[in-house]
Amino acid sequence: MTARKSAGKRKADGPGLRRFDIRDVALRAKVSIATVSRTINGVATVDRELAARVWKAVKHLNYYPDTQARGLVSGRSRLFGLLISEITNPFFPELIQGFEEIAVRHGYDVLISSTSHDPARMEVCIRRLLERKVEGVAVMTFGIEAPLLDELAQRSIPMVFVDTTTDNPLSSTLVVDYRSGITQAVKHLLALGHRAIGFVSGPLRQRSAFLRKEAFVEASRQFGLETSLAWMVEGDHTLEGGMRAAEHLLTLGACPSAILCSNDMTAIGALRTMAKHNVRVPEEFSIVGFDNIHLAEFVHPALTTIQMSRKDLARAAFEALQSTVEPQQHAKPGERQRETSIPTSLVVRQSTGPAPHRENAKPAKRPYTDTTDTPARRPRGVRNRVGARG
Amino acid sequence: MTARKSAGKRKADGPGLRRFDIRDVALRAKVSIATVSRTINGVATVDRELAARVWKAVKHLNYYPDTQARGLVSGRSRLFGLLISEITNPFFPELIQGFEEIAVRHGYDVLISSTSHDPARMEVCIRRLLERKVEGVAVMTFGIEAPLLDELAQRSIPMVFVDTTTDNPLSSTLVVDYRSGITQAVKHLLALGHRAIGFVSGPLRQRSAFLRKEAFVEASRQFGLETSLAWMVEGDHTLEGGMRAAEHLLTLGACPSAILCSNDMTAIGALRTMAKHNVRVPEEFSIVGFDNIHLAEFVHPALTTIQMSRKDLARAAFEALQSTVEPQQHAKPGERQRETSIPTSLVVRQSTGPAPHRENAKPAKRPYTDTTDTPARRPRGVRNRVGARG
DNA sequence: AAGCAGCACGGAAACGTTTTCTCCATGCAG
DNA sequence: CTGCATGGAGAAAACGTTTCCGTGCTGCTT
Repeated sequence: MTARKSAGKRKADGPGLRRFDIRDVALRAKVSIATVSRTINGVATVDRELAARVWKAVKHLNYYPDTQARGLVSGRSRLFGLLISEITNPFFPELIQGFEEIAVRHGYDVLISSTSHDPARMEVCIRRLLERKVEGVAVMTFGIEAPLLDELAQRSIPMVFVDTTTDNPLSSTLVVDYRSGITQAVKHLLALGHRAIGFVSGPLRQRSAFLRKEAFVEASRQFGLETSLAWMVEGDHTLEGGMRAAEHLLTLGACPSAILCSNDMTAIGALRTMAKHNVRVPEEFSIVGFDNIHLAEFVHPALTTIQMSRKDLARAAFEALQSTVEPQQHAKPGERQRETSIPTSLVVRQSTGPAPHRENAKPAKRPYTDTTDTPARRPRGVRNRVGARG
Repeated sequence: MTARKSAGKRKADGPGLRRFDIRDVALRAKVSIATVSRTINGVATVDRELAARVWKAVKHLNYYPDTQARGLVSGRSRLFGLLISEITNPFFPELIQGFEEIAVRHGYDVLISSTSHDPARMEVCIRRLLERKVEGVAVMTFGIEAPLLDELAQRSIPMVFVDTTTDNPLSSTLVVDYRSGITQAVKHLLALGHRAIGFVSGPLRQRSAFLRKEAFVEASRQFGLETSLAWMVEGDHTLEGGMRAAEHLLTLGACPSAILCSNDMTAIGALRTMAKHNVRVPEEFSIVGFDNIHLAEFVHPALTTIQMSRKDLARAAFEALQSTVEPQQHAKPGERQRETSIPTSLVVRQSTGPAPHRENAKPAKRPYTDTTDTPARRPRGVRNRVGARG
């Protein structure tokens, strides 16, 4: 048995407990450090009795391995990077939580990096991920993914994207099925009698925004809807953008009786504008959002929106990375799934209702008057009643 | 000069670029690896010309050091843990962002761990932090901090808490100055003519909730306010709790004309209840929140609330940890600040207005009637007008 | 009965750094 | 001119693990 090389040379213990290392365990269990390592890593060939001794020593010393040393020799950091735009964007927290939870359950830790849409910051983020030797990166950021990602690709680091395909054999794609949710929404509005439906898109250079718009156009065509180009407004996925877009729509001669928005913040902005001009939602105007962020439930009226499960997205992202990093765990290594489909579906709340009686009735952009006969607040739970006006 | 020990034994390069290590740099710069290390770490004694050669080689090879190897020998992980309750709690994202940003700027990475109020999960979280050898932990979780933290304390890991002091010399405390913000709020309501002010607290076993209540009681006493015990309701910092609390207050014979809530979600719940019973806010009833979460701005009417800057909190937390970990950077090592005060201040929006004319006028809990003369929605920008009723 | 295969364990190398220690050169003073 | 101090650079140890390899034992086969 090898005695501790330099027991006396240890760093001063300081006030706290000394942290035990693998040699302490080996010493106590009267085995070699190799056996301790094998036991801890669940190698099957270890003798049962020895393993028992090791575990006992581990428990007694409250030993846990040093991740840094582990990673250094094994080459595995058990770390995934999660690249997002901004934590404060209400879209992300759930995504982060889902990703972190499943990662931790599988023994990984997560390094979150928010790019803040800033290329310089993005470079820093990627550098950090590289230095920490992440084993994979989930790129959940919206912005255009600069050639910075090449750095990762060249280092053979697996990646997973949303809506963006690459020819990199190590990267996977999550394909969001925008069409099903958006088709449901259009159908829903159609059933409520709407014939003129507008769309407020996101910034169209963002691929996911573009795809949402495409899905809407397709659904409209499918149902033979009149889609005036004038009713397709490009927004920017912000509340203010939604306000502006709605404002613009109200100035039109022929205005749709309902709009679908590319994300919830846009829809909430539209809601705001309608309230400002005393256009009652949903009696006079229906609004549908996209994403089903938390906030959607809390605005007034509660937002009908299209749900894209962040939990699903997170799980799919993790699994894509894991299946790349640990191919042996999965059935046929060669046939790793490179694409995963993420479903979307409509969540009906209070911001959609029957179309006003007169077809294409144009909601008046009335001046505000502070009398008591301004529109009533819509009672909770009462839905789809025809507005008194029209 | 030492030749590469085993250039041939390198791992197969695979499809990607080989990652260069410190030896490659040394070889190229024709210096020893020690000099490379010193250069990179900014040791002043390195000859200028050699340093220049090293930097050139570093740039050319796109070299960056391996954090794991670095940490293994130096004992420093350059990693801070951030322990929070739940990412999805709207209070946290800004805090996380602030903490991460300042940490990255100082060369640290952040390991975020959400406990989800679950002791078992908390144990896992702490274990993770220990295994990764974090150099410090910011404990921003609300829940009772179990003796699990002893594990960290015993390992001499610096910590920083909010509102909770310990005798651990390595831990610091952020003392939130609830009193100033809450006093401002009470003053504000007083100026608006309110004489009967209620308080919906959080769960009182949480220290920060308790302190908020205490601050309110003290402010009330200071201004000679009548504080009926009946107007002090214990909530649970959730929207539903806020709804229940408000519901309860409305059943009272003598009901306050304004309430201060221990957090914004509670206030939003109260807002909800008021809307449900057609009690107009702020004409008939004023509501003040606490925290100034993002959402506060988006509800209707926009919430008057007490701001506690998450950015400040994050910065203070980081600086507390940093000054413990790197004492040499700061003037007098022995005099490290163990407590930092975090200011709070009132943000006036639309949910507070003048008290109803009749003193102690009790808002009627009217049945809902769907007529057009139900209360008008409050126009944006028009504030503090006396309600028509009373 | 002897030889061989298999296997479980221990010894030791290796991972990529930082850091200590040693050595040499240079400069200044005696 | 010599000796010593100073300082900068290289050699090597150390960090705590995993993993490779060798060895000795066990059990089976011929």
